Amino acid sequence: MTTGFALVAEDAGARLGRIETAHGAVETPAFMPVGTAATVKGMRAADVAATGAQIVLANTYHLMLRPSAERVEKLGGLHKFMDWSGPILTDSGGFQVMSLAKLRDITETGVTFRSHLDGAAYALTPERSVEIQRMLDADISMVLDECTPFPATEDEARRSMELTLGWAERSKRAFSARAGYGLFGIVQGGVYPALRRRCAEALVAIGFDGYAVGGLAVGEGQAEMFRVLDETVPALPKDRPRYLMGVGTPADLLGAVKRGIDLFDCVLPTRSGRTHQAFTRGGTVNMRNARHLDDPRPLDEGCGCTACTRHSRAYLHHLARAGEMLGAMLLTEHNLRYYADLMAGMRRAIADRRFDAYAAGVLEAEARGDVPAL
RNA sequence: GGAGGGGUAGCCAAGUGGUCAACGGCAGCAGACUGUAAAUCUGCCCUCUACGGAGUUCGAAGGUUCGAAUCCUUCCCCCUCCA
Repeated sequence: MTTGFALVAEDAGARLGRIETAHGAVETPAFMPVGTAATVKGMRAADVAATGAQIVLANTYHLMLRPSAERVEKLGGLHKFMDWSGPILTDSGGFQVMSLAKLRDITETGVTFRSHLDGAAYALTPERSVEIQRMLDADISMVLDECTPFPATEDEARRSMELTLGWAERSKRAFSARAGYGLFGIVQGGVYPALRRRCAEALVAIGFDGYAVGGLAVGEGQAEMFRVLDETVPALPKDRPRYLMGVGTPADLLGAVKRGIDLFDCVLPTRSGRTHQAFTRGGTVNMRNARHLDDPRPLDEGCGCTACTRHSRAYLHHLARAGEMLGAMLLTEHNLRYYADLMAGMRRAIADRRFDAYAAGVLEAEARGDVPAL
């Protein structure tokens, strides 16, 4: 029943684990590419898998509007629809409660959105969100929450957290347990330790298949985010996966894994790829910059992606400059490959009990910079 | 040779007496991007700048005016039509 989780090893706070789902296993720590609208933008599903990604994220709100959960269900579910045979986690629409604040109204019952596509009104309740995620056939569903904006006063964060907590309880009641399918709760509470702990404890009392930490990387800064994790993670059960939502940069991932996080998602590698920022072993590189004009070297010597094995920086720069879609595609693939390699490196390091050294090495290489003179 | 139209910043292009260092767009130079309303957004983009400003510009040279990219004169160049 539900999704399984096995904790395989621990090192310096970091955890090596394995999540079992109806559509296969996920070795953790893992990064989930974001495929909001049933596509990781610019990538064919098979190519996403080839980067090393084990699981992707899709979005309740966006798929509810288009093409609709009912239609996806009728067509055989999201896996078949988007040709992704591995596990899928769906976000509940909670992030859109924040990001589309101008287009929605929150009540105790749920959220009413005015579609950003055509203005039509849609109601999203905790029950409806769970139902949609079931119709999509998500392996891991998320409870509907309110992603608390930053900054928020302690009172605002408390109100927001209590709302999320009430919704979590209703989501849990609405969720029907099936083998290989799980429901994760989401810890809110802003940057306030007491709220975070109270939220975590209350969620654990309800009982979920995994626990997410939400409402971070929304402007508070990395130091503050790590501090919140230090306060929150100890309140979560060790025998369940922990998911830090919407995070982050390579340094964020290293720091969060050290603090006991197992699962991540973030639009950064895909969005940055489309806007021509590459993540490399030598730090971030803006491929639009004129300095790449005549550079015959690969983007990242150590990378096995198509961009790095078959093309020069000069070519990638040219594609970026020309606005060619291939440029965005190649850099998206590269970034996902980099993220997957980074997570695989962390998993090996934990298994070998050298996580701290591995993390330090990655950060040092990044700090050394990537632009040797031509 | 005759008649008409036109020359504005790297390119295209507004502006036709002051609110013009001169709208826009493109190109260029950077920056941002963290559960995707994002193949997007922001800044700079004549020169110098201690960013408060200062100095030179609108084919060229004169002139009118308190004041000119805008009006007048001459010249140079481009385009169209007629011969």
